Amino acid sequence: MTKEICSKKMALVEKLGVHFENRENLAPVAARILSYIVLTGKSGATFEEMVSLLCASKSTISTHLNHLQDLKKIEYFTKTGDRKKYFIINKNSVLHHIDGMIKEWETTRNLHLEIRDYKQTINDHITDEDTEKFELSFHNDYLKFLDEASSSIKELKENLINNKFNL
Amino acid sequence: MTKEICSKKMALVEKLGVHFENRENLAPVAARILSYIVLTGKSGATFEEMVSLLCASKSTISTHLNHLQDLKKIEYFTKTGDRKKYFIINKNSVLHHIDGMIKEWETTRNLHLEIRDYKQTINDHITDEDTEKFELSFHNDYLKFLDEASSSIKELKENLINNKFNL
DNA sequence: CGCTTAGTTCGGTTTGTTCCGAACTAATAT
DNA sequence: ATATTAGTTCGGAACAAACCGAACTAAGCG
Repeated sequence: MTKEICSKKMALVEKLGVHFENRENLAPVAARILSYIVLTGKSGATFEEMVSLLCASKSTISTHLNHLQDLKKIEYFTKTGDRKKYFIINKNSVLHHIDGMIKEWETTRNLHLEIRDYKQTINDHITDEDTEKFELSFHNDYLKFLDEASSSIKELKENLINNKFNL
Repeated sequence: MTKEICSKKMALVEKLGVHFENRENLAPVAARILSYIVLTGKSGATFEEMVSLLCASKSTISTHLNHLQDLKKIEYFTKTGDRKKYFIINKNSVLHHIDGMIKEWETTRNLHLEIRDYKQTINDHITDEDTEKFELSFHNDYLKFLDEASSSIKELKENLINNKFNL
């Protein structure tokens, strides 16, 4: 790999790392490891390679690699006559991620329903004319949005599954 | 407010609190304050009320109330001849939240474009027949999803703006 | 003026996170 | 048997986040 491409890669590792740090709630080094593995692709990333390129200790890399495996975000393959592990992203990690989003929106949806019900109950209890009631239309709009976003992502999931089996 | 409704309210404060803690990246007490204010509505929540109901110190409540105001998530109104502040959610907080999501998806979109470009460059550099290339279709599917989700949320935003001015 | 109400500010404790180094294991290579 | 490679495990240092209490301010009341 040429020098320019390599530095481009490490710049992207940092950028994507920050993204993963926030989005996937990973420690800084864990996020960089995941980014590095993503950007290395099918040839696989090795332990020592990451120790030296990411400038982290062996213990840190080891701990985070195990953690990322527990989270099913990465996995590894091996080569005969070679003790190294070659880390790649888990083939299902994208689907896991999407299932996570679907589940998250489902929880949000339930929360909105529960809050709307609560507010409705309060509104019904108000006899006083002057007391302002809760506005409920926001929840209805938000629920509509959640349904639309959910169906978009379910379509994405279908596309991915189809592409997968067409390979 | 009856005893049952009040305990129902506090149960929802905790539940919504956990949600805000993760989603809005707020400290536990800050998340509970925000939940409490949301579920109290237009009559407004006061400082002392939250100190006693949320079982937190005055300093904690004070700091987090100021923080939530800085974040434009809450604001307060006052009453003549009354030194208390009555905290309510910021009228624009929902729109802010939606703008935040739109922006977030925009950044994600740009990241996907950048990564796809990087992978394409690498693929183009590969002369060796055996080396496996990067799969790019995933990024295209994901970009399509992001566009659809974005347009759903922009529609939600329009609905909210229209409802707002129809009041 | 002194007292109360409403809230702020500061310093410190507790708790949690992130990472490291040193010592270890387990497998292969000489 | 000894060395090297590839990684793991453990204890702890360094830093950051979350909360609290005590002392403070600032404004109105008697």
